[in-house]
Amino acid sequence: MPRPGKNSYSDQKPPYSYISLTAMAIQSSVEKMLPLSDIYKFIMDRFPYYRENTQRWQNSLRHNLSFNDCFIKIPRRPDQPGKGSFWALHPDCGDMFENGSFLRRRKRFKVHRADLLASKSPQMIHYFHHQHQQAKLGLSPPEAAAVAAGMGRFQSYNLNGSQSSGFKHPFAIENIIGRDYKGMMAGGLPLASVMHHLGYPVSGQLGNVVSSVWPHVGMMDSMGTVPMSPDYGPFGVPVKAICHPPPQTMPAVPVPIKPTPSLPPLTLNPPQICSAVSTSAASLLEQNPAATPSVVKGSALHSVLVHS
DNA sequence: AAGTGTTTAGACCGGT
DNA sequence: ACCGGTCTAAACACTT
Repeated sequence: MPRPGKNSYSDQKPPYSYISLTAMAIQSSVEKMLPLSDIYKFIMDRFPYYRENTQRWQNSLRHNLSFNDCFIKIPRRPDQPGKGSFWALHPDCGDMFENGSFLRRRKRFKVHRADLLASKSPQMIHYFHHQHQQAKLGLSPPEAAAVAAGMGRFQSYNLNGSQSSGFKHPFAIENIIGRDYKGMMAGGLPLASVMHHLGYPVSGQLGNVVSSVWPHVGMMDSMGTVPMSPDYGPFGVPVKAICHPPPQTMPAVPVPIKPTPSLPPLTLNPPQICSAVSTSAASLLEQNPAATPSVVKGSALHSVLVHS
């Protein structure tokens, strides 16, 4: 509850859910993924309300990360020691909020297994082979979806090289192998972002890549910062009322993860990557039955990209 | 030990 | 009343 008269108006509780706050934090980052500690930092930087009672709201936030399908966990690279994983938004939750406003969720984001079966494209065949195995391995729908998200995204990958309408699907061949990599996904993330995370050199267009996929991201500029209108912030409410600008010495965006230049360029095409991720997840589980599905999910993607 | 991640449970609120 | 979404608390396991 707001505390009238206490300090400034900006000390009031922001009208955002934890899901919204977390989504803001993640989307404000260059990599579109953040470790938990940076999500905390983002929220506390911007919303003074959350500088108190940290234990309470941080517990809630962690609960939301685990509970909601719209958040997916990305394991750290071995050369990036630290606690916890990176958290990202599921690519399909871009329209989760009404009119791009974080004030109101359009609907609860839920990954449907049926969505994974929607395609009969050749690229999905491999996935079909492994789907029952993933189920057997205990992958929940969101987890299996995250592993296979790239595969699902390639449903419209056009092997014939033609598309009747003028619409260029983000995953049309032109966009996948074309000059701007728009919309390319892997393991539930923009592939460019994942590649960058895993240390592959990614062109300077990376900052703009995801904008075409996640509408809200379009509100960010290429530096991952948020353009402010005089009256309303990017999240649909007056900025002045509830939001403190981030300290100038402390940029809102986390320090970008440095690419590892020694890694070779990718040799797999997108369907191969997705297929390999699925295969890798299964074999990882065989080797380590105790591994949690979310760990397997991220590790599979990691190993595929690193070893391709 | 502290931080992180997962899960369960209960309460509250708004919409239908 | 029921349901879905959200918030809070708590317990537990795991990792660094």
